[in-house]
Amino acid sequence: MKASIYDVAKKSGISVVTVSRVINNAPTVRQSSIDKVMKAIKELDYSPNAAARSLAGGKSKVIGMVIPDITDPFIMSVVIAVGEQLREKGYFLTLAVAGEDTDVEEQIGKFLFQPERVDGIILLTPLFENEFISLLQSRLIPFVILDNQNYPFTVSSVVVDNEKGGYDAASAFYQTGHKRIAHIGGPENLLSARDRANGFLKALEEVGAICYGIEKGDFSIESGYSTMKKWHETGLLPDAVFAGDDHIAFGVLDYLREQGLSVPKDMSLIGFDNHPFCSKLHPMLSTFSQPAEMMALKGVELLLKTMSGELKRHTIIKLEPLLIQRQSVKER
Amino acid sequence: MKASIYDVAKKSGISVVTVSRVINNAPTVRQSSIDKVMKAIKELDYSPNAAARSLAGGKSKVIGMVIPDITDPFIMSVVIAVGEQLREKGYFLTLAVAGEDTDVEEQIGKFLFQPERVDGIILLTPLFENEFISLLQSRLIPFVILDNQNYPFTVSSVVVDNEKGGYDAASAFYQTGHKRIAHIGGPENLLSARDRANGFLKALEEVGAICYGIEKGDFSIESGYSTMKKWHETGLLPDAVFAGDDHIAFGVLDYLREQGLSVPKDMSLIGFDNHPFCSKLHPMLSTFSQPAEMMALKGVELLLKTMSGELKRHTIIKLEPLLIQRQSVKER
DNA sequence: TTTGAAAGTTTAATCGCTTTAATAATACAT
DNA sequence: ATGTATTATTAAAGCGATTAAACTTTCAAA
Repeated sequence: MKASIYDVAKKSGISVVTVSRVINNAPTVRQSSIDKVMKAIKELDYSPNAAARSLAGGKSKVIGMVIPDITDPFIMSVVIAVGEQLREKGYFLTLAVAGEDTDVEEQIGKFLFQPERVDGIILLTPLFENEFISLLQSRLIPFVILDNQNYPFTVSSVVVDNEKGGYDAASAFYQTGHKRIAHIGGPENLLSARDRANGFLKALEEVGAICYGIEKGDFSIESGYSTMKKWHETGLLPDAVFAGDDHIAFGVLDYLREQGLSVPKDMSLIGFDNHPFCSKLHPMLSTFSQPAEMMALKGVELLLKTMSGELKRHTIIKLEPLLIQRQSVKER
Repeated sequence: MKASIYDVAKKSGISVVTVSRVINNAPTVRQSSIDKVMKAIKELDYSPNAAARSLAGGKSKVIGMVIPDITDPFIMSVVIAVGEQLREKGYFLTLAVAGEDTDVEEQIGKFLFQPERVDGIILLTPLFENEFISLLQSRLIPFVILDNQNYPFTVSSVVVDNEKGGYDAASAFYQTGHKRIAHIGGPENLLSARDRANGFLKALEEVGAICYGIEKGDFSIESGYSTMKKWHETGLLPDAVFAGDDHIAFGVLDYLREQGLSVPKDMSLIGFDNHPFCSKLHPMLSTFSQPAEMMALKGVELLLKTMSGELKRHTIIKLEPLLIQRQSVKER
């Protein structure tokens, strides 16, 4: 049978309450008592019952995070970083994967929602329904959104300044003498994709350059490949392409190589996400790294403040992506 | 304030215990009572307190799964599939990520271990210490290992027959007339990598063919690239390469393309894992798909049986990888 | 009708811990 | 010494469910 706090109390000759105090690092406990209790705990191999703690204490010390069912290095980085942040603050992280079959609502509703299961929730999903946000809010569970936001803004979120990214990409091309600058973007329903495209267009407009071509795909290799193929076959080869994300860039590169064309000799290319492959391919791809650690840090901060009530209104934190120059852009 | 089971009982005019019965779909409840209770539950927007349930019932209905901190499509597939299996069986899945900083022991020890937190554990990590397994066993928490196993076998696991994979790869090359068959494998400390290499060698030996070259890297693009480069520069170009995993294959492909060499014209290539990119690149890469769904199915089955005590001894289930023929192998 | 088994319901006890309020021990001035 | 803070400890009361055992109702067979 597993040892309970009573066993520890008995063995150490100290009351249950005091044992509880030492477990929770409460201030007013004599050192000698702490020692006795710790000794008993060690001897009994005791560890507190999480369920009982939650029930009695009203808090579970675990934070739930909903992530999409995709294999994404950026998402993974954020998850890891959030886990670390949380641990530092004395919380545990539990993940729930939301996908097509298992939509966000299902995951959260059935699992995380359960009272006393989690003290707070971090949403890291590219898509969610607005009504779902309302539902969450009505449940009074503190939560924040990462890498996304709701409209109208009502919940604290940390986002990447995608518009800035698109802007910087176009600028980088323009400043290096490119004349036929094009963009292959992501799906229209993703805020990040729209923002990147907008920033891209804005930069071009500001310098009076015209966009050589713009197409929206779906953040996939196929998108990059087929769009590039289409452009190539119709004789419209850009001298610079800003890919909405690295997958698109991979597709572009794939097509170009297949055609015996070279990056950056024949065309410059910039992606977005800093997928691990970018630094391993030849040429190494220039791309935007997203501030995963910072996003995690700020996100956890926001959530904890929301939980403590310190944060009265929602706040949005915008982080800048960083253009990582590697070998796929060449001066013209 | 959140509604408790007492509120439901009061509102419906039915005792707490009976309310509990209807929540748990217990058999002996009159339909009229069920209706009343359900009505009250709806009106109060009640949902049972997970902590209280765990404490009182002795089980949490959640299964913990430890996954590595890597971005791996196969891992993700297994996670998704396990989640579905579990849901079907009435369990929830909670994930813990174990990496370098946050090693397995830490994750499980501090979080999942906590009594009443999880009813069982699924280990899906490429590496773990043997002593850690003992620790787990001493805790009496039911657990199974996926895609790995411990030595000597003491815990139920589901693994992929990597040796069979390596064997099939070599056979496929041999049967299609290749004469210079080589292998770029994974790290020595990974069982899967060793098995693949062994199977590969075994097949060659059986037909009396000699291995044209074998090198061990580390399941990375760099490994594939640099090994291929080394071979090429020393004038030893194989006509077929079995890559220990798809990343290696990507590296091989990357090098070859950079050199203006073509797959499969100049060299055939087979990877392992069926990374999503395989079917999107040109050429589409032949590779081995690992039975993620089946692994999840069997794994959950094993765990549940272990939990119920139905399984007295540990059992190992071996699943076969499937060679997916695409465009990277050509008859010689 | 009576009766007994089956079906439905409830009372009471408990799970392991935290919290609040009350009590005890120790320390610090006066 | 004595009173007052300050620090340490504990008894008692839940937290919100489940389980076991006891009780009541229902219903078919005698």
